[in-house]
Formats: sequence, structure tokens, C-alpha cells
Amino acid sequence: MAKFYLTTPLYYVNAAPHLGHAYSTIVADTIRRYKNLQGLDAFLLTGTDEHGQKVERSAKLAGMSPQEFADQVAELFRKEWQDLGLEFDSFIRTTDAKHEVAVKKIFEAVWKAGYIFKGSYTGQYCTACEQYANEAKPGEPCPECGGPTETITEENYFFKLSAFQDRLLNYYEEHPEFIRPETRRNEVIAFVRSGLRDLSISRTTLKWGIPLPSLPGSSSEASQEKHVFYVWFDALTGYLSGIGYGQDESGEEPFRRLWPADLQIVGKEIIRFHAVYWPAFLMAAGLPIPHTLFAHGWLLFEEDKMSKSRGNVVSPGPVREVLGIDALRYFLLREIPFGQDGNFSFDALVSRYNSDLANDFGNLASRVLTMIGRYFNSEIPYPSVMAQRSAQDRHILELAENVISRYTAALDNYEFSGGLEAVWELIAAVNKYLVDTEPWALAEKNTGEDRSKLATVLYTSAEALRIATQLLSPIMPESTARIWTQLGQTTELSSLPLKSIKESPLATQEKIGKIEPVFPRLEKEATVRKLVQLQQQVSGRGLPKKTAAGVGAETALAIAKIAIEDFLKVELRVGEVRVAERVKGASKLLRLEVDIGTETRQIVAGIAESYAPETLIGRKVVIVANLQPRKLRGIESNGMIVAASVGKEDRPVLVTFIEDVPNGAKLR
RNA sequence: GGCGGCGUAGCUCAGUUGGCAGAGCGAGGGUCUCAUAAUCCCUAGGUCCACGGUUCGAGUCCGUGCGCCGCUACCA
Repeated sequence: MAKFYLTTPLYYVNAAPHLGHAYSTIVADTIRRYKNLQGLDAFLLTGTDEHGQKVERSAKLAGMSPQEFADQVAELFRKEWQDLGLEFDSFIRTTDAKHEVAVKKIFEAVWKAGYIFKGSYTGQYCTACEQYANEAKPGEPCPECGGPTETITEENYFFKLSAFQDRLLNYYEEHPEFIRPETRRNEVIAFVRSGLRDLSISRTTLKWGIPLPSLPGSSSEASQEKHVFYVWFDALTGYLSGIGYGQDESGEEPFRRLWPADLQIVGKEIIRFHAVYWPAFLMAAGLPIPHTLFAHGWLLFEEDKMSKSRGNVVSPGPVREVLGIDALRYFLLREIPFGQDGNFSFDALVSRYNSDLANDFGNLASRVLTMIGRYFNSEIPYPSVMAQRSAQDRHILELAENVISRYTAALDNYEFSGGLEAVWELIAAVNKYLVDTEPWALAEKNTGEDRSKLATVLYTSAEALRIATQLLSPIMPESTARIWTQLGQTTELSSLPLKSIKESPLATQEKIGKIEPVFPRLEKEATVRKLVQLQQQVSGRGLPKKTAAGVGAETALAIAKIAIEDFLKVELRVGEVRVAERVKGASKLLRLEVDIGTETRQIVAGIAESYAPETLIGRKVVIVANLQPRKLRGIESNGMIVAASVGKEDRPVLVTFIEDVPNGAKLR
């Protein structure tokens, strides 16, 4: 049996699992089920990425060791998938012993192939954040905390990424299906075309990682012990270690069977690591490249990116409790074209549930089954022979055929939304068919001819319902299984191959099961209220203890009181912008010349994303006049512009005066 | 700034090789009664961002402008 190996991202344990993580995993679980129905041996790997600076810091904040911290969060993930009924075949943790073995093995392979060399990495290091401030240039402050950065040079092991530029471009060219969707593919190609620099793959600035093995032929083995792997070299290898790469003969068997992966699902923010570094690592190690890499979009909550710092993280738990996991699966796969960003809101979720699941699908099952119960003593009736059926009857079966092929074509291409639309076309058509043929009226008349028409209508409807149910089983495994039982089917729905849809029509005279609504209609307002309420209860929980206290301490620091003398040290003055222009090569910076009465100051301000240069000329601004000069992009900045910081993205909004104020006026 | 994408009915979006503007949801009206107050039918007269061009004819091709978004590497 042919295999289908797919992976979710290995989730970083710095955050508790939320709906965004669930989205990736739900998609993967759906594909796994679908591929199994297609007769493939599907294997799904998920897991957690546990090393790196952020975990080290979060653990410290929580007052525990990184390992303890990672253990707790990894367990949260595992439990979440279990609660959501998501099935996986392997769960890899990058702190597993077998993973460490695999990382060392692939590193040695890359080393032997000659793609590792020792070099030095120079960057701006922020001691407060304990990390490199990548965007900062020498002399610039840390973009995260605003603290000073220093230029430090670190001895590192480098991966010769530059050697793979052409090979990667060729690969993208020859395998258009490798990076999806198209826009991401274009971005990646543009990025690689612009030139690749070698990548440092070891770190000495942190301890929480996998130590580099001693290298044969390397003279300085002692110093190597201080090196740990760069997290991405470590994490990506999880896709190999999770299926046995690096194990002994028998342990490595799944790897040899499953690799290369057929589908790797990732979030769009990590596409580069997967589309550039990862294939390069694999090429260097002499391993095959995965077939497809699919970058999905972000789940936005009420128009905003879901993130912990924004405090708008939605947990899957409440949705599962109130609407059931299948409603969530359906919503995510139907509402959001796979690959694009999508909006999640409780309102939209409940609306979709009511209109599509309750009104269309659930109600169709209910009315068809009820009529079979009432008019045919709960037995699937015999339809007329084909020649005697009406055009309407035949139309439903033809449409069903058509929908089956459109649905499978869509799912084969990971277009869940399109596939579901097709199924709903069938569902809508059957609802209409029932109104047009009026089986209840046929039952009233009860002549022989009407009786056989009635049987045909109900059989045809039930048959279409059966087809829709079977098609939808990978999307909504639990609810479709219930409808399956109500249709009187005793075989396990999840074990029926896709091809049986066409081959096994509903058997007549089978007794249908007990009818009960699978998607009861919900009162929208009350349901949304309930979801919001439950969500608020859950929001307090999440990451391991003490994290909340740590955040509190940071806030306290920020609002510490200062004396008036401290404030008087700051010289704030009114100025008028005379000249404003973009700084070449910097997307955020503007070079301003500001008239402060006594002189004109040159100031470089990071406001280019919010203000077009020409709109600033002649505008009154407030500047900090006694700031130490600093060079930004080689341009000296004498002071800074005062602006409110708005929203989580810290969008700057300039201070303005309602009354006219002379240039140079001092603020106090 | 450079590269790429997008801008179509109140909302979410389809619109293939240029040929009379579409779907779903929401809203309004109506119908049936098998069904989960569900279904089904009717109703949107929308400057297809703006301007200019190519063409017998452009949402669909070209140019310019405006607006929004993504990418522009070693935190993950």
C-alpha cells in the first residue's frame, strides 16, 4: 500500500496551544483521514519544538527549568489534540533522546559532505533581551526593548547555504508543486534569487539546545562543547527523527518507508525556513526533498492577528464544548480558502453552523429519515427501475456523481473550501428536489403509482444523503458517523474506502436507525454570549504557573514613579518640519530637518510607515532636544520626535497642538 | 525604497483564452408543511478603486495615480 507522510509544524512551546495551532492540526487530521479513505497508508507526524532562547527565558520567568517548562507545555499540546479528537501517528519532541541522535547524524552527514565551516558571526546584541537584535545597525538601539546594543562577534559553525542557491532555484523550477500557494512560492523564489548568505547553525549565547557533537578532524574540541545547534537546524530535523531517522536498523524502518514527506503543512510565517533552509539541509545530507510544502494563512480573530500579547487568543475548548469539534472543523475548512488568512469570530461560527449545518445538512437528514420512518416503516424503500424515473430523480443522481468528482479533485488539491461548496450544492439540490416532488403529497394520495414515485423520491434523497455523508466524513468524522448510523448503516464509516461511494448504493429494506438531530439549531445571541463567557474563563489558564506574575513584574517596572527632577532632565521643544525625506534602504526611517527657533536639527525618525514625508512639511512637532546624537543608517540624528504609541503594533501618532505655538517653545 | 499581490452587490468572495456583471451569507416579501420556526421561490439595478490607452467590444489586456497587504534572512 502506498504511503502518504504528512506533518504539522512542530509547535513552539513558548505559547499554550490556541486555535491557530488547532487549525494546522485539524487540516492535517482531515487530510490524514481523507488519504486513508483513498486507500493510502497515511502517517501524520506532529510534535513540539522545545529549544531556544524564548523557551529558556519563559522557563526562567516561570521559575522552572527549561525541561520542566517544556514538559508541561508539550503535554498541553498533546492533550489538546486528544481533546479535539485529532489523530496522529507520531508525536516528536525536540528534547527526545532519539531526536538528539538524529540531529547529530544529519549534522555529521552535512559535515562530511563539506558544507560546514567555522566562521564568525557579528551582530548587534541586546544584553537586556539576551539576544541578537537583527534589525539594529551598529549604534542603534534594540527594536524590541529600546535598550542599547553592542556589536559582538561570535565564533560559530556555518552551513554553506550560499552553495545551494542555484540548486534550490532549479528545484523550485522543476517542482512547481513544492511550494504552495503560488504567492508564497513567488516570495521564496524572489528571496533566493536575491542571494543567499551562509547560515550560522550553532550558538554559544545560550545553553538550552542540543550540543554539537565533536567533529572528526576538528582541533578545538573543547570549545565545541559550548556550542548548541541553532534551533531551526534542530527543529526541522524533527520531521526525520519523528519517524526514526538516526535509529538502528529496525528503528529506522519507518523513515525508510515514509521519507520523503508528501505534505508538510506550515504557517506562512515560517515558510522560508521550510522552503529554503530545509531543502538545502536535506540536499547537503543527501536526503530527498519533501513533495509539497503548504503554507497556510493566519487565523485572525475579529480582524486582528491572534496572538498572546494581543490578549485575543481563542482556545478551541469552549467552541468544542458548545458547538462540538465538527462544527469548528467545518467552519475552518469551509470559511477559509486554504492558504489565505481568515477571520474567525464566534458570530461567523454560529452563523455558519446554523445556516449550513443545522438548516441545510442536518435538517435534510432529519426530513428524509423522518419520511422514511413514517411512510415506509423505517425501511429504505425500493426505487422504481431507472427507465421509470423522472428527470428530477435522475438529475439528483447525476449531480451526485458530478459532486463526487469535483469534491475529490478539490481535496486532492487541498482546496477544502471548494470541495465543501460542491457538497453543499448537492445538499441544496436535494432540499429543492423534495419541495418540487412533494413526497408528503404523494403519501396522501397513496395510489400505486404515487406510492412508487414516493419510494423513488425518498430512496434518491437518502442515497444523496448517504453520498454527502460519506464525502464529509474526513471533515466531520463524528457527526457523519452519527448520520451514518441513522441511515441504518452498520459498517464503520471511517473504514469505508472512497471508491465505495460509487460502488455501494444504499441497500433497500434496511432498517434505518433512531433519528435525532445531529446539528440542533442554536439561538445565536445566547450561544455567542456563552462562547465569550467560556473563553474568558479559559484565558486565565494556559501557560505554566508564575508566568502571570512575571508579566506583572514587568508592568510594575514600566510604571515606576520618577521625581520631578528626573523629568526636568528631558528637554522637550516645539519644532517645525522643514525637510522630510525617506532614508534610502530603510523602510521605517525618515530624515527630517526640524526648525526649533534657535537652530535647525537633523533628526532621523522611525515614522515612515505612518507618515508620508510630504505631509509632514510645515507641521509642528515635539522633539526631545537634549538627546545624545546617534547615527542611524549613517545619518546623524540629533534628538527624537515625540509620538504616541498606538495599538499593539506601536504605530506612532505625532503630538500636535490645537493652538499655534512658536518654534523652540519648551515643554514642561 | 525594491519585488510581488490585491481593490467586483451591506459582508465574504467567484469571474476561465476580452463578448450582454455572478455565488453564498445578511435584509425584505411570499410559499409549502416531510423537517431543526427549517426548506423552496422572488427581490441587490453594484461609478466592477480613479484616470488614460489598445479594441467593433475590457471587471478581464497596457500605462499612470490612489489605497490596502505580503516578502525584503540567522527570535521561533
